[in-house]
Amino acid sequence: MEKFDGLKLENQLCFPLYVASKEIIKKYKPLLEKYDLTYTQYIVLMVLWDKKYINVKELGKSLYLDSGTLTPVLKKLEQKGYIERNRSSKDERNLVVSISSKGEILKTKITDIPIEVGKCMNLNQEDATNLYKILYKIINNIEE
Amino acid sequence: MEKFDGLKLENQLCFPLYVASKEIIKKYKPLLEKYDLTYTQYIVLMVLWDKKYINVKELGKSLYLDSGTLTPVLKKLEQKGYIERNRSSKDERNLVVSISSKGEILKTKITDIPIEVGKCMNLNQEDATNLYKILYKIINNIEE
DNA sequence: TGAAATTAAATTGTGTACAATTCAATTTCA
DNA sequence: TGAAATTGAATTGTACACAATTTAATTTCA
Repeated sequence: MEKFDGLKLENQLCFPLYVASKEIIKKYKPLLEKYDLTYTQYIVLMVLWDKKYINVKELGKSLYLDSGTLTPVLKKLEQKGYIERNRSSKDERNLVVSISSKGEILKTKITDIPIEVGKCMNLNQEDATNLYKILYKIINNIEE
Repeated sequence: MEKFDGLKLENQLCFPLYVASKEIIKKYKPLLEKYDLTYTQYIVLMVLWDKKYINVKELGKSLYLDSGTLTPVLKKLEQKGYIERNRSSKDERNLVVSISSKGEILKTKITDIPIEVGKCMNLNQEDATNLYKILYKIINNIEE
């Protein structure tokens, strides 16, 4: 290993990670556009389809996003009628985000998207399982 | 597999990919700040440390970025004196980007960065190799 | 109890990322 | 040859992503 080999693009792990992430999200775009959604809006809805309601802080922990990113995204989703935003009466600092009935209906229409995206990744089961495990190892290691 | 399982965050591959990519790039930040660089600027320099010069089109192919992203990044790197931007005399449409002597010197100072980032990913050799292979499979599959 | 500290979300500022469009240079081919 | 098509960068507009700051609500504790 030469002194400068670590500075070569082809010896990086972060770079293909960054590219794969971007390119897959790009594949989501035309699929999500049909429902007038962006990828960020879509993952917010995923949390709400599961949890029904959650405050911004916890949502941020789930998605690894901060309020600077989430605030405008949540306002958009509210405008579109997919979610509601309400201050908690117990603690006015907390904004509780919840899925609307329109948001629930969207869930039933959108089930083809994960299938289509899976197709274009085109991984065998072993690679998919392996990738999943390694990615969560990285995510957990990085949090210390 | 239930009808809606594909819409759960924990069943996604794209989501941990997106998170891992972002979190690792976040780890680069304080390391790169010492050299007044962003991650995008850093990967541009990686290409130029290897190739010495390249036009914007080819650079975009290497990095999976378009001119809309690269133009301002390249102008910044030029301002900082790490690269030069010159129109090709053979074909004035082509902008040739090349590494400056200041950029070459930077390379010799920055060799600790890939080592530090590798540490915080904290993967064993097998996982690292596996991840690398699977990511490039995805990237190649997605291009069709 | 009430001032100080903490907390949650929103705001501000910078830097990507990319689709779509524009603009200028070059190539094609009728 | 010269108008039409193509090409490479730059520009424009939208949407994150995040650090740092601000604001308002709540908690702590002297």
